[in-house]
Amino acid sequence: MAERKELAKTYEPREVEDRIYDFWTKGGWFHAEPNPEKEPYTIVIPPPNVTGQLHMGHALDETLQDILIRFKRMQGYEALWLPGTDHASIATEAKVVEAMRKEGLTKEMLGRDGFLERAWAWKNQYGNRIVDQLKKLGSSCDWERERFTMDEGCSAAVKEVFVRLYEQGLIYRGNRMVNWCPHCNTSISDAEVEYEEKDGHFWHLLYTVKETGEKLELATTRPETMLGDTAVAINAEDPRYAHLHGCHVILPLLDKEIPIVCDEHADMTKGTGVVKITPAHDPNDFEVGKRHDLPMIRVFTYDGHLTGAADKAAVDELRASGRAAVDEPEVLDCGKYAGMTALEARKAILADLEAGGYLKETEPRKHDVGTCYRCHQTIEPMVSKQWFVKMEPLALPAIEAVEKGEIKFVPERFTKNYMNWMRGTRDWCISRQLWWGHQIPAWYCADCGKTIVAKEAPTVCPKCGSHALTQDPDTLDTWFSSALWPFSTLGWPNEDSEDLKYFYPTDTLVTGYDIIGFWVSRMIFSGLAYTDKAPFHTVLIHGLVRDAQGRKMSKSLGNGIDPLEIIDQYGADALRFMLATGNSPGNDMRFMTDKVESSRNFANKLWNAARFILMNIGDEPVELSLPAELTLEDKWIVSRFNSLTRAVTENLDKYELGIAVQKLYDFIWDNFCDWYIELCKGRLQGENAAAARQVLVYVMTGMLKLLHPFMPFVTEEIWQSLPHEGDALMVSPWPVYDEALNFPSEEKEMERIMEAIGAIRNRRGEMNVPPSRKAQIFVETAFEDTFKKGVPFFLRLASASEVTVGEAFEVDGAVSIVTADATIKIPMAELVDMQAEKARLIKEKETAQKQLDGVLARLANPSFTDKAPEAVVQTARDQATRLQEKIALLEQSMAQLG
RNA sequence: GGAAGCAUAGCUCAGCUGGUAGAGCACCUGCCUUACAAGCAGGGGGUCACAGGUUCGAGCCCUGUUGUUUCCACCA
Repeated sequence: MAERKELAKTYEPREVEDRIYDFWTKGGWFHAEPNPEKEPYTIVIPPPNVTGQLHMGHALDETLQDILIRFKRMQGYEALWLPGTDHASIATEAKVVEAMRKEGLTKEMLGRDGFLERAWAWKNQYGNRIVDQLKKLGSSCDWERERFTMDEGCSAAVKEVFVRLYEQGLIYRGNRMVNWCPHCNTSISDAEVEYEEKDGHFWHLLYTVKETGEKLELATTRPETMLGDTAVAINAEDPRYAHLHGCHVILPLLDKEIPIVCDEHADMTKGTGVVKITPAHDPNDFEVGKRHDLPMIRVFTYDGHLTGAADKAAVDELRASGRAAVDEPEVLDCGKYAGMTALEARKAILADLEAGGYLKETEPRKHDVGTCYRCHQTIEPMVSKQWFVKMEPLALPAIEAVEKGEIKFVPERFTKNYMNWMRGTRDWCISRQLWWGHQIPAWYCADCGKTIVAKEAPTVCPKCGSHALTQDPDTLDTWFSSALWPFSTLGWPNEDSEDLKYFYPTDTLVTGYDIIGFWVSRMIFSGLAYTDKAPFHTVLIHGLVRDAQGRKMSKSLGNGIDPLEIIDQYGADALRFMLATGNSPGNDMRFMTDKVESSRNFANKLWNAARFILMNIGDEPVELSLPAELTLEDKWIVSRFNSLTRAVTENLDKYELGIAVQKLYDFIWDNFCDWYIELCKGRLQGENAAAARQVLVYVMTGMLKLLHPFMPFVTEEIWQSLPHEGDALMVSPWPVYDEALNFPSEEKEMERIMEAIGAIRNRRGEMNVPPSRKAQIFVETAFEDTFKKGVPFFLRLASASEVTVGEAFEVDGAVSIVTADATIKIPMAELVDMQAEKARLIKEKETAQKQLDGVLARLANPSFTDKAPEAVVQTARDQATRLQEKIALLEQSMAQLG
C-alpha cells in the first residue's frame, strides 16, 4: 500500500495535473504492445495540423477518445490510442510563405530545396506545440508511437498506394476541369470548395447572329470569360430559336465567328434560354464542349491573370514539339487585357462591351460563389492538367461495407450523410501545385515523353534509354496521406508487421461530422482497397462546439475560446466533464463558462467527500473489501452503486457518454454525498465506525473508477491518497455488476425513511422553522421495524430531538405529515395555526384524490388492463394502493384536528 | 432543388427501445449543521412549436405546417 497524503482544502488542479500526467507517463501505462493474453482496442487520433493550435473542437474530440480508451484500458483491453500530426500541406505552406514574406523572401527565391528546409524547420519548431497541448487535456496517447503524415513510414505507404493505383488504372493524369485557387496558387478538390453567397451581377449581353443579323440576348455572371467562348448553346426544343439551328454568332470584341449549338444544358426556363459556352473555364461548359467537340480556349493563367502572347507562345511551342497532350487546351493572347486580374478584366471588358453597344442591361443579383476553404478567395474553374483518382471502383465497396453493417455510424443518421457523399463523388483531384507534401512519384522523360510511376526514382527511361528524367513537381493532396492513417501508422505496407496484425483493424474512429466527406469516407475506401478490411467498425460522430450565442467559433469572428485558458482557470477535468455532459451524440453544443464552473464545482465536491473520508480514517488501517455485516444504509448505497456500475458500463458501451456521466454525477452528488455521508456521520462517532469506514472507502473507490475516464486527474489524485491496491487508478480494474450485492428490499426500506425525512424537512421549511429548533416526532406506521432502524437518521437529518415509532399516537397541537407509509406527528403547538393546518391537509387530500382518480380511471379501462404489459398495470395498482393509504391517513389526521 | 438536425422550465440542455416530464444555471425562503458557501435544506416555475393521425396510453411513432440551423447539389 502506497503512502497516504493529506489533501489540500480545495481542489487545485494546477498543482495536481502536471504531476499526475508525469506520474502516468513514467509508469508507462499509456504504452501498448501486441499482447496475445489480451484483446486489443485501438483508436487512431484524427491527426491535428502540425502547426495548428488546440481549439475547442480538438478538446471535444480528444476528450471523447480519451474516455473510451481509458474505459477500455481499465476493462482489461490492450488499449492503444495512437497519436500523430498531419503535415497539412496548404495550411502549413501558407504559414511558411507568410513568414518568409515578412523577410522579403519568396518560394522562388529559395528554390524547392531551400523552401523545404525552412518548412521542416518550421515544423520542428511548432510541431510539438499541439502535442504538448494534447497532454494538458490528459490524453492517454501512446506517445512512443507518435507519427507524422510525412514521416518515413507514412511516406512509404503513400508511394505504395500511388504506384498500385496507377498500375490498376485507378490513378490517371489529364486535362480536366479543376478548382483553381489563384491565391494559394494550386488546384483544390471539389470537397475543398466552399460556396458563399456574394453580391454580384447578371450582365445581359447581345450577340449578333451572323446568318440573320438579329441580336441574341444572353446573360452571364462572369463576362471576363467571354474571350474564351467557343459557342453559344440553345435548347433544341426551344421554339424561340428553332430557326437558328446551325447558325453562328459573332463574338463581340474578338469579332470571331462561333457556332450556335443545341444542348440540354441550355435551360429554356432560365433567362433568355441562351447560354454562352466557355469550355476551359466552367465545369458545365466543359461537358458541353466535350459533347460538341468544341475547342477549349484558356484565357486565364494559373495565377488568375488573363493570358498574353508569352502564355500562348509557350503552349504553341509545346504543341509544335509534339509533346503536348491531345487534350491540352489552346491559349488565347488576350491582347490589351493580357495580364489583368479577373476583376480588372471584368471592368475593362464590360466597358468595351458597353461602348460597342453589346451590353443591354446590368441586373444586381446575389449568387453563390465557390471559394477556397483555406483562404476564402474566389476560385476559378479552369481546365488544367492534374492527377486524379478514379472514384467509382473504389466507392462501390465502401458503400457496400456500410450497407452490410461492417461499419456503423453513431448516431446512425450520419450513414445517410456518408452515403450521399460516396454516391455523388466525382473523380478526386489529388495533385497540388505546392512544395510541402508528398511529391508525386512520377517522372517524365524529356526525350520521348514517357511517364514513369515508381516508388524509387528511375535513372533511365525504360522506353528510350534517356537519362533526361524529371520528377513531377506537384505534391499530393493532404488527405491522400490522411486516408491511409489507420494502417500506415501501424506498419503497412509491411504486411508482416506485428502491430498491424494485432491492432488493425482499429475499433472506433471519433470525429466531427464536418469531415465525413474529407476524411472518413476516404479512409474507408482506402482501407478496403489496400488492406481488404474496413479500417474501423464504428465511427463516433460528434458535433461542433459553438460559442455562447450558438455561432461557430472562428478566427475572423474572434469568438474562439482557448481550451488552455479554461484548463488553467478551471482544470482539465472540469473542461472534459463539461464537454462530455449534457450533450447527445452528433449534436452541436454551446460553450458556456457556467457549465465549466459547475463541472469544476463537481470536482471539488468529490474532492471534499474524499477529504471527509480521509479525516475519518485517520491513521486507522482500512480493509478494502466490504465488511461482513452491512447495515440498512450500507446495503442501500452498495446496491445503488452496483446498479450504477451496470448503467455506466452499458451506456459507455453504447457510446452514450452523456447519459453515463449524468448518472455518475447524480449518484455521487445526491446519493453518496448528500445522503450516504450524512447517514454515516453518527455511526462514525460510535463503535461501529470501522465498518462504516470500510463501506465509505469501498464505494468511493468504485466511484473514482467509474469517473476516471471522464475526470482522470482528480480521481487519480484522490485514489492515490486513499488506501488502495495497485500502482495507479488508470490501470485498476473496472467495476463489474455483482448480483450478490443487489439488495432491492433494503433499497425500498431506505426509500421509505428518506421520503419521511424529506417530508419533514419540507414542512419545517414551509413553516420557517430553523434547524436549530429541534422537535419530538412520533411516527405512526405499519412498517415499525423499518422506521425504528431509521431513528438515528431522523435525529440527525430531520431535526428531531426524540423519535417514537408505533402504530398510533394521540398528540395534541401537532403538525401531521403524511407519506404513503407513515404519518408523522410533530408537537409544535406554538408554531401551528390549526386553521391553516387543516386547510393544508384538505388541499393535500384533494391533490392525492385527483391523482388517485386518474390512476383508477386508467385501471377501470379494460383495454388498458388487457393490453398494457403486466408490469405497467401492476405499477398502476401499487400507485393506487399507496394513494388510497395516503388519503386514509390524511383523513385520520383531519379527524384528530377536529 | 435534395437531405438532415433542432424546437421541452427565464437561460443552456438531457429525456436511450411509447407508460404520464428532469438537471445545471438563474430566481425565492431558511441555514456558517466540524467534507465542501465552488456548500446544505426547502420552494416556485413547463398545453414538451402548431395541427391532425396511430395507440389503452404520445415529449418520444406517422403526416402536414411554421420557425431555425447545417450538409450536398445547382444557379449561363
